[in-house]
Amino acid sequence: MARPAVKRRGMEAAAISLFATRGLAGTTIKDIATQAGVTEGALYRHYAGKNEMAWQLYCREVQAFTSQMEPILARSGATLAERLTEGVKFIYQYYRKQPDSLVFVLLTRQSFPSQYLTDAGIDPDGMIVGFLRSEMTGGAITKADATLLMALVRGAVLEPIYMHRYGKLKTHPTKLAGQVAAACLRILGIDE
Amino acid sequence: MARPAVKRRGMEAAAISLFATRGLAGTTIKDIATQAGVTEGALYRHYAGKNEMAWQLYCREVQAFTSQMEPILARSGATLAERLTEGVKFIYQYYRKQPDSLVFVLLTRQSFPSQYLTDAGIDPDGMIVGFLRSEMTGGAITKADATLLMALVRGAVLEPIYMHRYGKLKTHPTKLAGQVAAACLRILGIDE
Amino acid sequence: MARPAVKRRGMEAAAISLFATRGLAGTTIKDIATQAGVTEGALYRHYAGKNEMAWQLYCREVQAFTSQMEPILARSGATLAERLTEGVKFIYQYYRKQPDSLVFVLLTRQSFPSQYLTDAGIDPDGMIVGFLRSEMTGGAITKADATLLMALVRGAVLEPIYMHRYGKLKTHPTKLAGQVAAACLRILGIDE
Amino acid sequence: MARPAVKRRGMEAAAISLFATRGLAGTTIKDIATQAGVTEGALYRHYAGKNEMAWQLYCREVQAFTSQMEPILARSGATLAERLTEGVKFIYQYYRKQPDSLVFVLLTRQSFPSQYLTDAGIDPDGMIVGFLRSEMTGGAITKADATLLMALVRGAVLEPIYMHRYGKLKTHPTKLAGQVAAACLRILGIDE
DNA sequence: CATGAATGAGCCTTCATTCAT
DNA sequence: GATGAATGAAGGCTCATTCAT
Repeated sequence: MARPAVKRRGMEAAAISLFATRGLAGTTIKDIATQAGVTEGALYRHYAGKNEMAWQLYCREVQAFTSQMEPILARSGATLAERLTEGVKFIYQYYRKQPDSLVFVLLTRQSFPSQYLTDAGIDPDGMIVGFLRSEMTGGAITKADATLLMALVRGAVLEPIYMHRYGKLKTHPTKLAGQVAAACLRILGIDE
Repeated sequence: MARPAVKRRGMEAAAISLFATRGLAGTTIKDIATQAGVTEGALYRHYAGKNEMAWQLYCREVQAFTSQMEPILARSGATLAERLTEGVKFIYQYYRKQPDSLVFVLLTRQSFPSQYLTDAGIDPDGMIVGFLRSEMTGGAITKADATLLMALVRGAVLEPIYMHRYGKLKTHPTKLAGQVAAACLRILGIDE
Repeated sequence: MARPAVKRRGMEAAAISLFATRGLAGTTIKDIATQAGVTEGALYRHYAGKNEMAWQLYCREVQAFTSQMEPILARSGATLAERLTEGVKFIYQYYRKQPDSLVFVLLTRQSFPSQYLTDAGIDPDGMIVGFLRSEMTGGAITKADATLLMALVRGAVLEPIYMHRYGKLKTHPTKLAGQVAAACLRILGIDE
Repeated sequence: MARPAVKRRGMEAAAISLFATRGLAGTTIKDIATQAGVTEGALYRHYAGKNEMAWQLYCREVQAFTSQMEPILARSGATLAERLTEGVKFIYQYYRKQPDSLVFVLLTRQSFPSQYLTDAGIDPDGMIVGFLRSEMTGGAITKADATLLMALVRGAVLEPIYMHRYGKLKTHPTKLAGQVAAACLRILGIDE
């Protein structure tokens, strides 16, 4: 089992890249096959269809991201400020290493019926909300609408990625992680 | 020329609504025509094609929004905190009155080559950056990377709209404007 | 009734020009209207439709041409050679003055069911055949298949027009009428 | 790869037949597909589109014809009269065996920008002109405008084909080749 | 007479998908 | 596993024609 499914990997990478750039509806099977250097029919050896493929890739990528993010936010023996800062750093490094993957996940959220996601137990936002609630219970954050706080933090952290992706922000987010983390702490009302 | 363009308006409203919901690539001419109660060919009397229509509507909607937003941020005789708070309120009321229009503008930014927008002189983000820079010069905000600050504020303000649109945030943003504005002030390092 | 139907004339001229250049099927109502500077609906004030218009114009133009050609070939007191030479000259001058009209007539012959033409009594080829037959009876031309002779002469006379129209023949046919007429006489076996 | 392209051939034959009968603009993709017994999309596996298909078929058919015609006109050890007679016979037999192909080539010349043809190096008329010029140099034909002579001969030879195709000439051209060849010799001023 | 918006059918093309090889 | 021809259903767009103004 030296290098099996090498073409499959190519197709998946091509799909993620194109989905991240053109969106799900804007990407065709032919686009994916061409970029991967295979023919159109090859895709159906591995997936039942385009939407099925996108959905599976979406689940996989979200979980890969979430499963790495979760322990960072929950690390024991670290202050909230430290964990939050590391979380932001992690996201931006993830974006540096796998920009298409991260943007794919961000852009694709409105492409599937919301029922899909809850059924699949995929909910990175919920993870953040849970994290914030537990910190409120612990007294580190003043009690407030956790979903709103999540939205504020999420927006502040991810928007620089869009701005960089689309050329408005010249500095790479990895270099701005400290400032962004500080802003998040202020959003949450934490004195550093 | 009694009541011209009544069907045209219907087509435009239908298009904006569908573009906001399904995206540009996910919306068909037939969708638009059906929802507007006309036939497909009618669209071509007013627009050269689907993409052309989307682009023109995008320009129009962005400008309608921006031209109302600008004086709010520039109002003389008001503190920065006041103006920013009013700006957030304006955005959320805009979203209440014309949710499709606002979401259309937000979602559509990545659908056109970025060259298009700069060529057309359409740049609401640039407006925000300019606003922040002038406040830095005036000393109201500590000097920093204005583009980054814009991204942070933009993300924090708009993400609640997505969250509400997609059902995660139950409270309507109009009721949260005060909290969001306060968070923005903290992001910018302003003591209220 | 000073200058009525000025727009009608413009539409007819535009139609003939476009039919001659792009063919009947390759020309649209919008093409005609645009080139004539009117709107599409205006055409239906004068004609029942595109094909109807083409057919009427075709009949009109063929008859205008044929009615002028006939007396030239039948002129009494002139030798066959003289009449044939004048006929060729006439055709080429016609092409100089109204190139679109002539080419329209030439190209359009296969666009209508052949039944149409015989029903309408339009048959310039038949005129030539009749002319040749009467000359055979008169002894000026050796008896032969008159239709074949007509085809040979017709081809030899008209092909230079195509060649000039499409750029292969640089000299204008009017300057070549003498040579072409001489060739026609040789085709018919007449010693000048 | 047992019997590939069998459907492709069918599509090409159908296209040539229809183009020859209704012209390029008058033939639809559906016409071609229906006559070939395939669906419309099948065409796009082999050609980029209708016009592209027509252009490629046109080039192919012209070349197939020209490459067979050329050696006939250049055969050594044969008089000019012999070679010309054989050329006419060849054309008419070609028309008998592949009437659609020949008519397609004749009718389609005005459907493409003339630039196309010269760029593609396709020029059967040029071949005739070259042939005539070399015979002039050799003294077999009196010096004259070679392009004009080509037009005269071309018209005389091909017009009978149109006349037969459209029903005016009842005798099949193959039976008239001798008379037509004789007429061509007279056009060129050659005593048999 | 003329306009211009609108129609409905049809055209060229693309798409996701299937299947024999 | 992979190919590439083929399909059938849309998709975007155009066309000849109609009609209220």
